[in-house]
Amino acid sequence: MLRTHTCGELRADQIGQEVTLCGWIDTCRDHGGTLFIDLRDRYGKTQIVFAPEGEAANLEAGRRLRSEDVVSISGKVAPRPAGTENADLATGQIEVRVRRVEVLNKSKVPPMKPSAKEQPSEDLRLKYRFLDLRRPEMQRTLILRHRMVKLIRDYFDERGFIDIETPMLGRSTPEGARDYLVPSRVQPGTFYALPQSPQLYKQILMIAGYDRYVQIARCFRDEDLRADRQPEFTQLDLEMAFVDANDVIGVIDGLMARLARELLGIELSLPLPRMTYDEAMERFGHDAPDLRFGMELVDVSDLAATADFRVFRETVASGGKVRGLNAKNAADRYSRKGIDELTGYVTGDFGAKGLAWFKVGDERRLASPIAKNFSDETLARIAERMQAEPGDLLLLIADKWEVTCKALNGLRRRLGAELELYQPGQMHFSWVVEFPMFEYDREEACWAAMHHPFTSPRPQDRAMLAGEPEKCRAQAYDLVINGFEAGGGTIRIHDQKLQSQVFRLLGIDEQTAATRFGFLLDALQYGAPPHGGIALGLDRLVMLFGGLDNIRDCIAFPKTQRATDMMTGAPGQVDGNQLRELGVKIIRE
RNA sequence: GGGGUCGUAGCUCAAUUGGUUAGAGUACUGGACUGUCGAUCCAGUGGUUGCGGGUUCGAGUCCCGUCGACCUCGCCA
Repeated sequence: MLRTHTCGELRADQIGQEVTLCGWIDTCRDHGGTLFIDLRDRYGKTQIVFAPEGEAANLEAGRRLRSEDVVSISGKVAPRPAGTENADLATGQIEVRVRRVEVLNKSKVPPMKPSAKEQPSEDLRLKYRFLDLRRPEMQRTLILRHRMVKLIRDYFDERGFIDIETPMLGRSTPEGARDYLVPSRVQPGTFYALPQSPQLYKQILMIAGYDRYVQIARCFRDEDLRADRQPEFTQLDLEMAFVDANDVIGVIDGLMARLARELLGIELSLPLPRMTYDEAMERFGHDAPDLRFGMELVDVSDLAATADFRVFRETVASGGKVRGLNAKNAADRYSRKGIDELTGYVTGDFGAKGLAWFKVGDERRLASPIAKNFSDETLARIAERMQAEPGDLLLLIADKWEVTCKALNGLRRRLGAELELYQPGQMHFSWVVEFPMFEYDREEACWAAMHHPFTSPRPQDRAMLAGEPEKCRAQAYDLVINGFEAGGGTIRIHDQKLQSQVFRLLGIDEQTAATRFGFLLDALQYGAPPHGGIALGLDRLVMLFGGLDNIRDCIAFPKTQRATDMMTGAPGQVDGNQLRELGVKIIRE
C-alpha cells in the first residue's frame, strides 16, 4: 500500500504516529512561512502543514503543488494548536506535519474544482465526469446507491431468492418500447435486441422451478429521454412462483421498510397504503399520484351541465367532464398574469382548451370573469362541492375525461411544488392496483396491453375477456413514491390457452406469437406454476431516496437527452470493415 | 416530430431602449504574509459573446438558419 491511512481517517488517537497519506490537492492556504494544504480523497480531507521549522525544500515543493495534483505525503500526526481545531472536518482535531512530499502526478488546471461552492453546468460535468465524480455530492449518491444495492441483495438472500443472470443479447419483440439492436456477424442480416427487461427469461425460470429469482438487471429502451428516464437503466427485477399479488406486494413492502429505515432513518408503517387505478384516476387524474399532499380533483360536471356557461354545458352534453381542484389560500399567490401562465401550461402541454378559475372571496363568494354566466345557486354549490373558503383559488377544466386527468394532474403537481405543499425530505410510499388489462389504441385501432401481454386478468374478470375486454382488470400493481412510478409488476398468465386468447385479443396472430414467443407458449405447456413478480427502477429509487430531481445524478456515466455520452463521445461512427463484416450498410439521407 | 429555457473570460454570472474600448467574482500567473481552513492583501494575464447568415450608421442584444445542454408534450408493453 502506498498509504497508511485515508484522508478521512486520522483522529486524536493517532497523534504522534508517522503516517503516509495519498490524495488530491484540494485547497492551499499559503501564509509565507507556513503553508496549509487540504489533502482530499473520497474518505475526507486532512490538513497538511508545511511549517518553517521543517525542511525548506519541503516548503518549496509544497508551494509548487496545484489543485488536483495527486501526491503522497508522509509526516507526523500532530494536534492542532488550541483554538485552531476545525469542527467542520472529521479530521479537524489533527494535522499532518510534512516530512516528505512526492508528486505522484501533476494535474492540468482543472475546468472545475470538486470543492467549489458553485455547481458547474451540466454539460461540463458530463464532459469531465472524472472530475465531477470527485465532488462530494456525487460520491454521496454513488455510495447511497451501493448501500441500497447491498441492502437489496441481503434482503432477498435472506428470503431464499437466487440471483440469476439473463442474456443481454436476446430476440427483438416489437411490442413495447423501441429496441436497441445488435447485428449478428455470424448470421449476417439478423439482429439481437438488448433487453427492455428480463421479463420472458424470468418467467421461464419460474417454469424451470427456480421459484424465487432476483436480479439487478441492466435494461435498454430506445425512447426519448426525460429527467427520470435514461436509455440504459437498471431494474431490481424479481419473480416468484406459487404466489398471488399480495405476496409480491408484501415482499416489496418489507424491502421498502428496510431501505427507508437503513438509508433514511424513517419507519414505514406496513402494509403500505393501496388504491385502485380507478380511484387514483378519479381523485388525482394519474396512475402514479403524488400523495405527499391533498388537493384532490373534484368533479362538478353535474353542476356545470346546468350553467349558462356554454363551454361547460356543451362539454358535459357531449360526454366530457368538468373537473377542478382547489388551491387552498392561493388566490393571492396567482395574479391575472400568473393564472395566464397556468392556462398556457394546461393548454400547451396537455391540450386543454382553457382554464376556468374562481377566486374565493368573503362569504365564499366566487369571483371570476366567467362568474356572470352562473346562477348564485350554482356558484354556491360549486363552492360547497370544492370546499372553498375565502382566499382559495379554484381551477377548473372542461374537456374529455382523459384531458381533464392529464391537465389537472399536471396542474396539481405544479401547484404542489410552487405552493410548497410538502416538505423537502418527505417520502410517501403507496401501491396502485387493479389496472385495466387493456387500453384502446386509436392509431392502430386495436386493444393494447396496459402493462404487458403476459399479465393475468383477475380470476373474476376472466369471463369478460371475450365480450368486454375494457372492463377486465389485471392482477397488476405499481409502487408509487412521491408521484413517481418506482416499479410495477403483475401476476402472469401461466396457462397456455389463456395466453393465446390474450394474444388474439391484442391482435397478435398465432403465427406471430409462435415466432416471437413460441418458446414461452411451449414452456407454458410443461408444468408452468402460477407466478408473478415485479421490477423496480433502481436509478429512480436512488433518485428518490437521495432527494434528487434527476436520474443522471444517480448514474456514474449517464447519457444526455440526445442519448450521447459527452465523455466518450458515444455513439460514434465505426470502421467500414466492421460494417462489412456485419453485412450492415449505412443509408445516408 | 412539437413547444419552451439557455449558450458571453478556464468556471459561475452581469452588460439599461440596439450605442464608446464587453464587466464582476472566482480560477490562473507574479508578489507580500508564521495558524489558516472559501485564508487575506497587491498587481497582472485572460474574450471569434456556440457557429453561419441577415437587418442596421452601429448587434452580446433584433431576425433567419444551425449546433449543443436542459425542461416538457408525443413516445416510454
